[in-house]
Amino acid sequence: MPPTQNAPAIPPRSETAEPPPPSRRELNKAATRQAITDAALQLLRSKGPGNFTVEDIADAAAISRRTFFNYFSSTEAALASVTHGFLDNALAQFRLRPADEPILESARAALVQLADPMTVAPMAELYSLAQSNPQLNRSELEAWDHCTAEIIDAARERFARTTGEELDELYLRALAGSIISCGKAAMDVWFAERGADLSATSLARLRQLLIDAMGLLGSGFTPTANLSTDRH
Amino acid sequence: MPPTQNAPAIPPRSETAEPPPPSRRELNKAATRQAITDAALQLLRSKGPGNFTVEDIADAAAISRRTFFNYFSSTEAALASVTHGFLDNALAQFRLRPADEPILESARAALVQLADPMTVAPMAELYSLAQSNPQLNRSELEAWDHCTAEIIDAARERFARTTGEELDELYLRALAGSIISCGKAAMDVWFAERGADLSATSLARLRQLLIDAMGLLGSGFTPTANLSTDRH
DNA sequence: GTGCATTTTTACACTCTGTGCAAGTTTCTC
DNA sequence: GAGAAACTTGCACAGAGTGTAAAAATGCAC
Repeated sequence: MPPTQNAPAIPPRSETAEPPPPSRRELNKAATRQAITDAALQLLRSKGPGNFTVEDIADAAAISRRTFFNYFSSTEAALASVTHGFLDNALAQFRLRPADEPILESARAALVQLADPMTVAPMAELYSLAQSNPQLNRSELEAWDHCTAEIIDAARERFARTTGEELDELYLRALAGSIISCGKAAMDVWFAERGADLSATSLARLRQLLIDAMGLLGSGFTPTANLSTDRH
Repeated sequence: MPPTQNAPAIPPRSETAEPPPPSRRELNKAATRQAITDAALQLLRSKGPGNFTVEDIADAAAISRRTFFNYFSSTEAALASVTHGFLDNALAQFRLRPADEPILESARAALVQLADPMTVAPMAELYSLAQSNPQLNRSELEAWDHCTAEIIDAARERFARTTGEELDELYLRALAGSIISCGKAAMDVWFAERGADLSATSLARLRQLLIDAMGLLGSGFTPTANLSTDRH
């Protein structure tokens, strides 16, 4: 990545209320980071997992090998940034939910919100590729685990803010972990059913699976309730 | 590990109904494997995570570096074998439960069964050390994930055997994932409360946390039920 | 036991990962 | 524009992980 002048003109996002002037340094860094993940993803597609080196990525991104390691600690970390992006997005949605809403309902809403092609596409691709690669899969697991920790924090903070009391730690951690597990389960089933199909109907199915999974969790997995049994 | 003559006299286990004569080769391999994990654990204790190399382990286990890699693909893999042992044990307990029992109840019973010092001790030690080390932590996550997959298989197979029908995949995966997550949550809380205390009362607390976590799961995390609130 | 097939260990060579360091560039601030 | 701060790069080096072929250990038949 040659320095200056070629940073894509990213207009300042107006999501949060803070407009920190994106300096050229920040823009360059963001562009380099993006170039790295793009190159990594491209190589993953063309050569398959495990069949390319950090040097290959660096060359493709037009940076030095050393600079790669200034951004990511490994090939997997570079790829996992895609998943991290998705989950950070989910977290943000979660935090936007009304504070008096049950946690489970907030999670359901946040997840459903994300089942659109733009958001799901990169994540879906990586998810499917990770299935066949132990290294990648571990990074994915780590990303989900990190997200669990963040949900725990968010929920704890929200509860304390609204009630002034402290939520039982076991309840908190068990619930957050279960939510994430159910989200993963929904995605697993979706992939098993549809591969990486990103059509509207396929995404509708994913949405339904996410809702169903949260429903199962909310009803304590009562064996009788077989809910929406239409499989495909 | 020098060859022959020093393999500990492991009497043939009578767990399963197959008594395959443990040849010297098998005994040697088992002994070497054990020597490696022992050496690794020892070094982990004495030098701390990340402060020793594969060569150190190999030297301590009296084998060559290359032989180490014939047994494990990395330092973390060698250490994770402890966790794998624990979880394999849990799986075995799960499979021993009566086939008509609800899955959740089987899981609860299997987990509670394992809360004794002999079984928990190595696992507990590794668990606490993994908290502070990303590399180790990823291996731990992988071990739990592997266990989830095995629960899924076991439960699916059991259900098909007893009813002849197929269990809904989403139900299966969501439940298995949640069970594991709740188990982890219980262990997390236990560690946060008691460190690696392995006294009888501490283990009783762990047992109670496991039961509570499964209870939460079974009741759909109804926010009102605050169950056994005695914290310590 | 001897001889031979099979399995396991080992040394060696090699590629790739990941990091410290110091020198070179770019960007920021004044 | 000059100096400070941040970023990139090349270089060197320790360590991970793997293929290969030779040596050692074990199993098996006689």
